Amino acid sequence: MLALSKNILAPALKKLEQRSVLSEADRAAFLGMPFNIKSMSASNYIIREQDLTKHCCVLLSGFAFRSKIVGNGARQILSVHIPGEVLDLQHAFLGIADHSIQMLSSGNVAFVPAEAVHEIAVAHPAIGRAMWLETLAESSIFREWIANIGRRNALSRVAHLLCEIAVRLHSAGLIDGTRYELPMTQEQLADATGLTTVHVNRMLQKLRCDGLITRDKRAITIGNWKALSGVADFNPDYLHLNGALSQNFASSEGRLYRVRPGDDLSLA
Amino acid sequence: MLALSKNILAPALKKLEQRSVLSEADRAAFLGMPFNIKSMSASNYIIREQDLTKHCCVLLSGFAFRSKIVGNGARQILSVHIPGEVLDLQHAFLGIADHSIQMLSSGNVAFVPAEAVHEIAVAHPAIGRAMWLETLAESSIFREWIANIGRRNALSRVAHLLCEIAVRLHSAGLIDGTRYELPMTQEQLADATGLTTVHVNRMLQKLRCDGLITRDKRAITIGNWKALSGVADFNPDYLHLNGALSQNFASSEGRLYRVRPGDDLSLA
DNA sequence: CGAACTTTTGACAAGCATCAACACGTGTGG
DNA sequence: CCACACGTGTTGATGCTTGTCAAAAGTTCG
Repeated sequence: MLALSKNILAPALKKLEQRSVLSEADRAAFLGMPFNIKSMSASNYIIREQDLTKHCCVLLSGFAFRSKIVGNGARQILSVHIPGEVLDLQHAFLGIADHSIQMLSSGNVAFVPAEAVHEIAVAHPAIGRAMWLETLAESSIFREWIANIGRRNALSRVAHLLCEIAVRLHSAGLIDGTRYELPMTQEQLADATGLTTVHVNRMLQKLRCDGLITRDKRAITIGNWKALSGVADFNPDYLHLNGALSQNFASSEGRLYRVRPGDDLSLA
Repeated sequence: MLALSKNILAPALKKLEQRSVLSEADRAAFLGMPFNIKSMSASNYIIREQDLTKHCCVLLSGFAFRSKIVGNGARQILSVHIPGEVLDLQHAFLGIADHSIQMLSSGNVAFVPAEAVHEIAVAHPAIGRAMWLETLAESSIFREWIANIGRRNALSRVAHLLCEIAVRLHSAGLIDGTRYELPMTQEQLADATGLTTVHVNRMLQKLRCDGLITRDKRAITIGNWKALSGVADFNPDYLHLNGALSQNFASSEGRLYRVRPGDDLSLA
């Protein structure tokens, strides 16, 4: 399908503008990038590991996820993406895909030629900077996932994922209350948290029994944010959203430094 | 200490040029950035979580690591850095530190004011692009760590870390043979792999007994690269190094897609 | 209505954590 | 120069968290 409207990319632009200031010319240039739209269904591949990448993708609607398969055949989900996110600045620049991206649900994806992205980044430094910022914020999410999987127990890991998605959807203006659609099976939740399906099932049951969430079909309702974010050890700072949000969603306890014997506490 | 020489930043420049083409003017501008050098000792903090960041750091000598402390007091190491690496493009742009960076060994760090980095990125788009590329490559490493911690067993995780450091040191021209200094205690290896000190100790013993490595003091010698990278399920593609290296260091088996029932294999 | 997913359950096993103690090396101060 | 403290590495006993396997119940969709 060929691009018809100039406003198709608007949700992605809006996302960039949450973190950066752009001029009218920048906006026009961004919305004017060429693209193709593809309608995709659940589990379709947007990009496969080892593909040579020639475009950059914008998730116009629906959810998607990145994943890698390790040697023993196990899959690890690396991130979950919500509508409006730019998926592939990485691949467009690095040339070869080091992981796959698939749809979680059906939705539409805009494919922008990589050169168009390169050009706009040079011609409009503010856009280049904004895109760079997006990749930095995404990096921060990867780091939190490392900590989540490496150092939290199963219950916290699952709760943390649910908190993250809730806050990101909220920040994108895609939900209002405490209920949201999360089109992930328990197997996918397991692959995202480094657990097994069976164990995720038990953890979800525990969260339900304790009244922290309810889940019917693929919709999550958070029954008690404070308790859930507490169990999750969730602190939204790592999402680098602006201002007010962070206050509302922080779990009560702040992060502290763990001082170990031998740590030199000086700054230089 | 104040900057005296124009060539202090050369190692970082060399690193950027491994992935990007820069003009003579770009190079001069990069080397001409203002900076302060600080001599730091092991476990000194370069940056602490929640600091407001006003500079970007270049690790001139010595090793460093990023880490986060989670709610129960456990520490997760997020990455390990070798001499010559630019540590902090992230923090310089996001403004507030979402994790800490500490020295692993003693060494020198150059602190470049964040504005100088911003300005050079705009004035010299090629440098901006090169730095962006670095952050993308680093992102890819974070993703591999998520997969490593989430989906590999303890033995593979430890072996994988040892392989990664070896290849990165090799690529930076810092080692030649199969032996290298890795100034990490077993506790730090544990925090990097999401394990406990005791278990890391046992895994290292296993690697030693099987003749894959030897370790004396803080030096690692790889006795059998093929076997080690096999155990580690190590494939250096994710490091996005150029060309030849990848061939030499790949473990024998390629990565495949794991097809699950319901996966739609079409590309669109 | 049947086939293919997905969720749930139970019994059991295993990998890794926990705890505690000891060994070893190194630097330091009495 | 030795004694000592301290960080680090090593070991063994034990137990818990999470994984594995298998089967049944529920759900979705053609």
